[in-house]
Amino acid sequence: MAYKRNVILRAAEQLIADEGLHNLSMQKLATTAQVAAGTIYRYFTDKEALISELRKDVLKNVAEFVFSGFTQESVEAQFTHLWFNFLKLGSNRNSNQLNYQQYSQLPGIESDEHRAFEQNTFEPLLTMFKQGQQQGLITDLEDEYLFSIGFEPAIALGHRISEGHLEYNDSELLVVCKRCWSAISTSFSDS
Amino acid sequence: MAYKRNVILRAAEQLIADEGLHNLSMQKLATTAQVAAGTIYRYFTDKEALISELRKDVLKNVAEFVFSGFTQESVEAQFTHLWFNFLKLGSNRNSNQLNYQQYSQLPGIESDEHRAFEQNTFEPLLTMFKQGQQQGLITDLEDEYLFSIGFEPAIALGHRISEGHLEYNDSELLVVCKRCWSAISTSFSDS
Amino acid sequence: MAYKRNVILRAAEQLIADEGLHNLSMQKLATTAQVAAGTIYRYFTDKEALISELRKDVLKNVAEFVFSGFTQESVEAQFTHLWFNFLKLGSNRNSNQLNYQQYSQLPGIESDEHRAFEQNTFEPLLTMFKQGQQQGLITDLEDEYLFSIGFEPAIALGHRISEGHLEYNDSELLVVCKRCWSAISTSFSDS
Amino acid sequence: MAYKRNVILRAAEQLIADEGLHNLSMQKLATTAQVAAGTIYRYFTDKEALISELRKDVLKNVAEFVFSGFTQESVEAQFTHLWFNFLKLGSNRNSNQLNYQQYSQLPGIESDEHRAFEQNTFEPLLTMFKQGQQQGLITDLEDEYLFSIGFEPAIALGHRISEGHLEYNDSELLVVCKRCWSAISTSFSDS
DNA sequence: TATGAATGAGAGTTCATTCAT
DNA sequence: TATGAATGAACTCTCATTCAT
Repeated sequence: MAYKRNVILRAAEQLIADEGLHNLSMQKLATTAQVAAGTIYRYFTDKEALISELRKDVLKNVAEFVFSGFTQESVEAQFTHLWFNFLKLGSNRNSNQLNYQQYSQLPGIESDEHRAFEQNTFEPLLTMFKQGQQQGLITDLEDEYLFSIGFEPAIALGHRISEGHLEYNDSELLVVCKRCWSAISTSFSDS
Repeated sequence: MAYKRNVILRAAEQLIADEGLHNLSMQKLATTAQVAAGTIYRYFTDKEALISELRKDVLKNVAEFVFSGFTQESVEAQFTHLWFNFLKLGSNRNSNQLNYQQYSQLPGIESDEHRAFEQNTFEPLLTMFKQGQQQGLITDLEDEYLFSIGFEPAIALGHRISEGHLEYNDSELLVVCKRCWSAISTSFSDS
Repeated sequence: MAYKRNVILRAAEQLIADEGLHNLSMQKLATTAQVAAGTIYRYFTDKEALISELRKDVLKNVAEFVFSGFTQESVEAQFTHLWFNFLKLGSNRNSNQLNYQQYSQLPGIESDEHRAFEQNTFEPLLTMFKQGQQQGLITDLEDEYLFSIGFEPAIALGHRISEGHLEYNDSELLVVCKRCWSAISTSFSDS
Repeated sequence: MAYKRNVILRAAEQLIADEGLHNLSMQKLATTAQVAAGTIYRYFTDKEALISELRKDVLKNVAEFVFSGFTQESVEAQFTHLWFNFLKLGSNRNSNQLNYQQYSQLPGIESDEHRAFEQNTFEPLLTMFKQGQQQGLITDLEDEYLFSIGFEPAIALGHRISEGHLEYNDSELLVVCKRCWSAISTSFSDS
C-alpha cells in the first residue's frame, strides 16, 4: 500500500508550511504522518530525497492550481486568468499547503532535473505567450522577460497579502493586472 | 572592544554566502571570526538574535547599495537608476556578501519589527513615488502596487541571472526597464 | 521444505566471508538467500541462534576439511597430513566460505555447548594422539598441550599467509611441520 | 586537560573486555567514562578513529607487559621469560583489560600503519632471535616461523586458561615451554 | 508456510549553549 | 572581557523483529 508515501509527503508539506523547512525533523515528520520513523525510509532514500520528491509533488499541485479553469479564451483573458491564479497561489494561507514563497525556497529547486520538470509543467504558459506573439498582441521578448514583467508582480503581491500586509481589493487588483498585461503587450511601442 | 561584534557579523555573512544558512554553525562562525565560541554570546543572546541582527545589518548595506548614486534627476531617471540597482543586487554573486535571494531567506524577515525597519530604510523610494505622482507622471496606486509592478520584475530577473539561467543583455534589459516604468506611469490610461 | 534452512545458512556464511560478521544484516541475508525477512524466523529463533547454528554447521565443514584424506597411515604421517590441513584451513581465502580466523571470531564459540560439540567433532585427532602415545612416539602430555604445541603454529601460519604477510614456501613449511612433530614426540627427553 | 582522552580509552578497553567489541556503543562508553557523549568527539574523530587509537594504546601496554622484567640473561632464559609472559598475557582475566585474543580481534589490526607500529614495538623479540642464531642456539628460520613455533602455543594455552578450560600447572607448563624452545633450537637437526 | 510492510529502540554524530577559569 | 572544554538534547538513519495477509 504505497498510499503511505503520499501520507508522508502531505505531512511534510504541512510541517514545512507551518514551521519552515529548517524545522523539519524526521521524527516530527513521522509523528505527524502517524508512521514509525523507519517507515519513511521505505519510501525515500534519505531526507534529501524526500524533499526532492516533495518538490516535484508540490510543483504538480501548483501547476494544477495555476492552470485550473484554463480554457481557450482570448489571450488577454487567459493572461488575466493565470495572473489571478498566481496571485491566489501566493496569497494562499491554507496552513497545510505550501505557498509559492515556501515552495521556491526548497533546496535543489535550481537543479537541472527540476528545471526541466518545471519547464515541462508550465508549457501551457509558454504556449500562451507564443499565441499572443503570433496574434501580434504580445511584444517580441524572451519568455523569461515576459514572465517577469507579467507575473512576478502577481506572485509578489500574493506573498504580501499572505503576510497580511496588504488588503485584498478586487477592483484595484484588476487595474494592476491590466497594467501588467499592457506592459507585455504591443499596445505601446518601445521607444 | 565592540568592534568584535562587527567581525562576527561579517564572518556570519561570508559563511552564509559561501555555504548557506543551514550550514552555519556557531563553532565554524567562531573559527572564521577568530574568536572563542563563548565570545559570540557576549554580543548576541543566541543564534536567532545573531541572525536577526545580521538581517538588519545586511539590509542597511542593501539599502546603501540600492540607493548608491541616487541623485535628484528626473523621476524616470531615478526609477531607471533604482531598477538596475535592484537587478544588480539580485544578480550579485560576490562570495563574501549575501545576494538578495539569500537575504530574503533569512528567517524572521517577515517580523513586524523588521518590516518597520525595512520601510524606514526604503523611504527614499517611497518619496520618489510621491514625487512622480505629484508631477502627474506616476499613476495613483498604493506604494505596494507600484513597487510590485515596477521593481519585482527587476529583482526576479536578477535572481535568474545569478542562477545562470538568463543571458545578460543590456539593451534588452533597458527595454524591460522602460516597460516597467510605463506600467506604473500615466502614459496610458486605465480602461 | 526445510532445505531453505540450508540456503539461509549458506547465504550467511558467504555474506560473513565477504563482508564480515558485523556487516551481516537480516535484510541483506534475506535478499541474498532469496527469501523474505520473516522467513528466516521460521527456521531460527533470532539472529544469535542463527549464528550459533552457523557455528556448528561451519565446524562440521571445517572438520570435514581437516580430516579429508585422513587414513590409517603411520602416526607421524597422520600428523603431517593434519598439520597441512590446518595450515590450508587458515590460509583459505575462498570467498564464499569462512576461513578459520573468521570462524573463530563467531561470538559464542566459547560456550560449553559448542565446546562439547567441537570436542566430539575432533575426536579422530585425540585418537591419533592416544595411538601415538601407546606406540611410545608421542610424549605423555594432556591433549590441550599436544594440540597447542603441535597445531597452533600451523593455524597461526595459515592466518599469516591468508593476510598476505608470509611468502608461501613448501620446503620451509615441511621443516616447520617436522619441528612441531618433534616437539610433541618422544624423540628427545624432557630434562 | 587531555587526561579525559585516557579516561575514555580506559573505559573503552574495559567495555570491550567485558562485553566485546560489537557491543561497544558510544553512549555506553560515555556513561562508563563519565563524560558526555559529545565529549568523546573532542578527542576522537569518530568511532573508527577511537578504536584505532585504542589499538595502539593497548599494544603499547601489551608490549610493556610482555617485556616487563626482560633482562640480558642467556637467550634460553630470555625465551622462557617471554614465553610465560605471553602465556600470562593471554590468560589474563583482569576484567578491565583486553586479553590478547580480544586485542587481536580489533579491526584494522592488519593495516600497514599498525603492522609497522607492531614490528617496531616487538623489536626486542626479534633481537633475541638474532642473538640466538648468532650464538648457534636457534635454527636458521625466518622470524615468522620461529615466533609461530615458539610462542603461538603459549598464547593459545593462555587463551584456554582464561576460558577456564585448562588448569594452570606450573611444572607441566615448564615442560611445554622447554619443548617449544627445543622446537626452535639447534638441539636437534632437521632431517 | 511464506511474505514484506511496518515498527521503534538505539545507533553514531552534531551543535547551540554554558561556565569555570 | 574572553576563553574553549564540556555538555546533552536532538539529529538522521539502521536494523532485528513482528504480524496481518
